Amino acid sequence: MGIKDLLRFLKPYTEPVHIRMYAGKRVGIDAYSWLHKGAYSCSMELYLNSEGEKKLQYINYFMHRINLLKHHKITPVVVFDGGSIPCKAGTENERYRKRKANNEMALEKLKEGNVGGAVELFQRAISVTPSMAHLLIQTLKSENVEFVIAPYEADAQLAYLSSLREEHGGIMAVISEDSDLLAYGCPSVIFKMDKFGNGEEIIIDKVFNSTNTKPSFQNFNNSLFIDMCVLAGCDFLPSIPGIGIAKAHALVSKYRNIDRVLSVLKTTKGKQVPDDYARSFKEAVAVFQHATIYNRKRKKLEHMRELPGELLESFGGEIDFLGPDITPSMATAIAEGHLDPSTMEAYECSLSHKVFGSAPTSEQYEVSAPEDIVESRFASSKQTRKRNMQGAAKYPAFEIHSDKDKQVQSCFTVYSSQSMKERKDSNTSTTGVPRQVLKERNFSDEAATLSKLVLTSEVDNDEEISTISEEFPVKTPDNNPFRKRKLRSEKTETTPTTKSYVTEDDQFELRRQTLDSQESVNSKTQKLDDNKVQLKSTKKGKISNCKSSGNRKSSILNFFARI
DNA sequence: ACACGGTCGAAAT
DNA sequence: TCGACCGTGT
Repeated sequence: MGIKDLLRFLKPYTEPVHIRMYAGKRVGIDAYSWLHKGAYSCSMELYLNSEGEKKLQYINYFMHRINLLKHHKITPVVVFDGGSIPCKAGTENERYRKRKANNEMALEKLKEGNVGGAVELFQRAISVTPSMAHLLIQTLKSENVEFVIAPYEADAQLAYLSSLREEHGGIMAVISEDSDLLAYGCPSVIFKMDKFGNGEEIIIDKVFNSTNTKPSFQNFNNSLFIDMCVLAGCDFLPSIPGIGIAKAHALVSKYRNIDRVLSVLKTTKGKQVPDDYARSFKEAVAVFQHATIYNRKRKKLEHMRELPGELLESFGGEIDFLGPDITPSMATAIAEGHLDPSTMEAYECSLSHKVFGSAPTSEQYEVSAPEDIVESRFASSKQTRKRNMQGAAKYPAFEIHSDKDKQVQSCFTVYSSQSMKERKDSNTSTTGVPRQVLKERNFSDEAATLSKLVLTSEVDNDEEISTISEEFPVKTPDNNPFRKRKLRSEKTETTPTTKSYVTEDDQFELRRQTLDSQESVNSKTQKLDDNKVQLKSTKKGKISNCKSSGNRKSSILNFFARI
């Protein structure tokens, strides 16, 4: 994971820190690393999906650390991984195969009665599932902890947040185990934080500015640093045989230009260099520089840095390797935890916690036979559904649900035990419909429409909507980018292909000018035109989103007030 | 000096 | 599973 040997190489630059250094500041957390560690204490219970408290041990682990940060007056901002981007798909499938093998072995040990051996194997097979993340999200909501689900890589989202001013929702440091964060340009990362809050910090400016530390980066900048990282081997591209972090550093220091480095490698390594290495290399670099992230203020996807026109051209306008595009309202639904980013399906169980301000209409509680449930669950309005069936994902989601938005009370329902109680009360008091049915029907209109959108576009996949319990633990993790790619290709008819999300307004948001933006003027003007289209189309969504913000719980409200 | 393959112990309670 | 560490080969 991450950049091969980068942390070892940067050892001279790591400094022990305690998180109290960041008292009063906002600090980002890579949710995956803590989820993964937390899962060790309950790996078997998670896999067997056994009843009882122990299965939820990983939540306790996570919240302990959150409370540690809070105790030190730090505002934690938890960032989750979203969908996987195409370049990474290969690695993930491999990992899944190995996990599966370990799980099967573990089950055999268990049958033999060897519990200890089984646990050991279950631990090797640990995987962080969407449902685990989702349960954690609900806990974070109830504890008023800020969080966001990245459209793709959490690392990229964290780097983006690191580039914002604190008053605009930015963060001052990131807690993670992943060296990729440095390649993404995070100015300061805390690695290996223990339960007392001790960790090892790398501050990228210190790396670039230090005059007497051994591997010298004095003439480096962010771009050269990324080149070095990709040369050394990253998750998106393995290194050329014989090239490790040290050689990568030497080559980049010497030539200070990646094209020269690549041509030198071609002549010295010859056949060892794959034919498409240069292209793959540039794609990998582009992921680190221009990754797709979610802009909370604008409620849509953007690129971390604007894509210069020439770069876009060099890829032939094809930038799906940064992750397929997603409509603003879907991106928002993902970021806020309403939509599973890998399956693009609504989280039905949790959404059923939705508290309606007014009594639900009879239509919403229409009783349905079980076999009917998939259809009816996602169809509150037959007319809308019909349109979806015809147009599939062709329509941007906001168009479809905009008229419904006024009814949606809040996207940020709090899932504490208290609200659970409220829900039960309201269910039984406002209607006489059995709770079982209510649980199925009582969910967010918005998310329902969104999932309907997805559902109808996937009808040809002939795939059943699976409930969370079915999906866990047997279901293959569907990180397959093709689903989403499909969505996108249908959608592109309404959106321009040469799209850049970042407008001029963004520039004041950037805390650091390390993001050397050297876009040509003409590419910029062209993009502004594209942005007009974008802005025009987002307006509706924005207005409706504002309307729904009335009932948001204070922390989230404060967050938005700050921006 | 470096890359790279192998082994070992730690992740949690 | 993943990093840290070590021996070997280039």
